[in-house]
Amino acid sequence: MNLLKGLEKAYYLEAYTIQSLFSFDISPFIQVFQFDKGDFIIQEGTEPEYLFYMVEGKAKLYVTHKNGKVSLINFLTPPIFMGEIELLNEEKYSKSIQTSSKCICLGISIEKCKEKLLADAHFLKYLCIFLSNKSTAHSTKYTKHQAYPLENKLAEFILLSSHQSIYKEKHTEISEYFGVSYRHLLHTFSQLSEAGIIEKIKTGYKVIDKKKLQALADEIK
Amino acid sequence: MNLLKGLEKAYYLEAYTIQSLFSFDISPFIQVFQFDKGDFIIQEGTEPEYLFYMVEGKAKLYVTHKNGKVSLINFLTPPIFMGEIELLNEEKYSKSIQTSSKCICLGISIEKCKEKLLADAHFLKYLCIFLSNKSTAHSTKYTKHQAYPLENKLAEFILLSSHQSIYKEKHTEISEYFGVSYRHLLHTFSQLSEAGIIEKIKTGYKVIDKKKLQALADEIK
DNA sequence: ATAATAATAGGAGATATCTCATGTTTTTGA
DNA sequence: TCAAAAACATGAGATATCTCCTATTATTAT
Repeated sequence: MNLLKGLEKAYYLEAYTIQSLFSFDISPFIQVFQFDKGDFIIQEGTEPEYLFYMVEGKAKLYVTHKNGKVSLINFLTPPIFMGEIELLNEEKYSKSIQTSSKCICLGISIEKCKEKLLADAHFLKYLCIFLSNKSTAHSTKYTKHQAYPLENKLAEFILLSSHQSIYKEKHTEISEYFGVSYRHLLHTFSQLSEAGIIEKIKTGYKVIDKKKLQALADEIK
Repeated sequence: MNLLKGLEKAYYLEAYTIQSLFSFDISPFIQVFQFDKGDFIIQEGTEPEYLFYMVEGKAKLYVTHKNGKVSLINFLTPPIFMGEIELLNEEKYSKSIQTSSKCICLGISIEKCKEKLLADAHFLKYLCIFLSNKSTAHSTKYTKHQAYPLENKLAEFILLSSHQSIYKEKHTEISEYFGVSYRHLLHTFSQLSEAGIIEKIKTGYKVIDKKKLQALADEIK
């Protein structure tokens, strides 16, 4: 992790200005962080220091269970707040965020800024909308995931995440995302292959029968 | 559903004043609703008219899937906002809320009040905290539910919901809450019985071996 | 370039959970 | 109070998913 200064800092502050989210001058309170691939932006159990706003990169929100299982709760892509829960409630971080590529984050010092933020209607309104969208997305995901077998959810996911009919996500990540074992994910992929819906290629899978895939996805509400 | 007037209305407004959540006079915008057991406070697909704040009763938040499955997302108990997501985003209701006993709700007219609410830092701060707690609770529930078998989750739930070692929830509801079949819930109850941890009685179950039950619950993060 | 690490792949058997079917008991509404 | 509806109970067989194991590629770091 690097704290950017000088020209680099200025560049990102200008390219991704977030002043419009606040009704007071936020610039004195912002740092620009650069996280390398694999770095932790936030670690479970540590004390929050910054409210982060990711402007570039891609990260993963994780939680680790007692039994050693890891749940990938979500993929995080800009623009997104991170650590806003801990800004609102005096709590340690309960989840981890790890980058999956280089990430640029604006960090607003909680210590210096908390009171101002919690009194700023403009920011609070934005945050409320952000939180409510997050909540909706989350509850949609999980109620779906509870009500349908992996085959349907995977069909939906392949359609969403493939480009030009090519799917190339990492099995290890996706199995954690769906909360199923690696083995079972593989098994479901080969089912789809055997049904002639997708086809294994060097770099991943190719969608052969989009209609059937869509039909599987459409079984989900 | 009844709109209360006169003395009844005055009684609830006084008993459960929510003026402290707002920095403007909210009283002109509040109605008092009484819902009977089984009534829908909110129905999927309908247009939001009120931001509700439940002060008495108990209700259930549901979603219905294409495949006919129903997920009981949560039990709602006072004090709680309902319909706040739809206040923030211009959307129809995406879930249903049905009472499981008589409920008293304060209803704030969205049409008359939306602008004032979304500019009130005091209210927005409260709402942010509410939403963030909801989000945390939700994500905790679902990551747990994905990572542990019913036996553990049920053990935790029995401990939480039993009084004086007596558990008496409805199987039909609880199976929907956990997103498992009725059959499987029953099966898990009899496992716990066979292990001598609980015992079936007329009105429900009695906790026999609290330590073992706690141990099962403790396997969960 | 090479060793270490992470990701892919698939077999085999166990277990958690589901669906369907059927009967009994309790609760509820007219 | 009686019939209908909801809730409880349980068997049997199917299926979704898991764990453990063992190889074979890719990637990454020194």
